[in-house]
Amino acid sequence: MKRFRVIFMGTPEFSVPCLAMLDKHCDVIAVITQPDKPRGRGQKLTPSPVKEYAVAHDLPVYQPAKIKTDEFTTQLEAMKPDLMVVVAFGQILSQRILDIPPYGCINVHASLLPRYRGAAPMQWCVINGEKETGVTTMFMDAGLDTGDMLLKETFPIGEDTTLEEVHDGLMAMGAGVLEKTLEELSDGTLQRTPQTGESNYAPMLDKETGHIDWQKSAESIHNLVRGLDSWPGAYTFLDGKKYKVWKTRRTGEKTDAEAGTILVADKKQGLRVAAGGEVLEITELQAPGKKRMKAADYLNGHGITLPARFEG
RNA sequence: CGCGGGGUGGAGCAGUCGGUAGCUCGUCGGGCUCAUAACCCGAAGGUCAUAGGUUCAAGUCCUAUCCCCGCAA
Repeated sequence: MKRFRVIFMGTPEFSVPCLAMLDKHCDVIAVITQPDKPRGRGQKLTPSPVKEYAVAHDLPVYQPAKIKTDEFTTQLEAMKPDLMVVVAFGQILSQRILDIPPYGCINVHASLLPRYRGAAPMQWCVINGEKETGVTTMFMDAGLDTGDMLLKETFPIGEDTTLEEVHDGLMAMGAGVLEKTLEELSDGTLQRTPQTGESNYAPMLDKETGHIDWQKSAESIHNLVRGLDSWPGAYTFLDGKKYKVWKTRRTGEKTDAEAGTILVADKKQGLRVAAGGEVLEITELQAPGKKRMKAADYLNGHGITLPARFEG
């Protein structure tokens, strides 16, 4: 592969393997990532995973609050990159920036485009019960994930696959697809395919996304739970307190009980809830201030006196 | 110093007004049973996060520190 002069843009852990791959095969002349932000308890200023990697490997880091300013754009131009690679960066690039590198701007996106464009493709794929997803590389254009596609690789989603599993799988896959894309770019064999067919968007998750509505089908609740595992988690309320629901199991049994009703709270039979006419078993949950734990463990020390009902 | 909850045998919890620790599950041994994740009997296992302090006496009060979790980001 040609040893491109690359500017890399990315922020979360997902981006790191791609950066590592570039660091190995190309000259990474700049790493652009989001500014350090107050995170976690105590609001400590925390650098992004990409920044941590860059610092550890002596790559120059830039953290503009807004990348689209004239000033920063001029800086980027002055770097004279061959190529820019963007992986989950978190800011939109201007056309002027996109025009800088002669080889173009390549983006690694965690879905099978044109499906699930946008910020949270992996989450929404699981939440919507998709059977497969994948990684797509593309040449960026001014739209949001609308550029011509380059290479694509698929990843299966099982009945109980969690977001975390999809995330980790696609993260590893992403670096490989990117590498292959750059090799073809280098060889001049890279084919670009316009995005046609049905498209949709996967917007950023907001706080309410994880709020379980027990009126919905057991299937959709199960998908929501695993789609938000391990972050931020689906939740419900019992007795005014917020409980996170981490793992569920569909029993397939029918019930006439009101949505959210706790039908069984027993160490042996588990924690069973009425969800959209079906009995859904909660197998792992998290009480306020506690760690996530098996439902059996929770019931061991707490017990729930019936009748009880999870509030929507 | 953003707000709040918590650290007690392998797990989940209790411990009131300070008096050397208890429950459920699990584990191990034995019994019952055609059999069992069921039931019965018994056993092992804890410096009560750490360091100081108050006290005749601290899991229980005071101070500091570490770690975990929720909110918030």
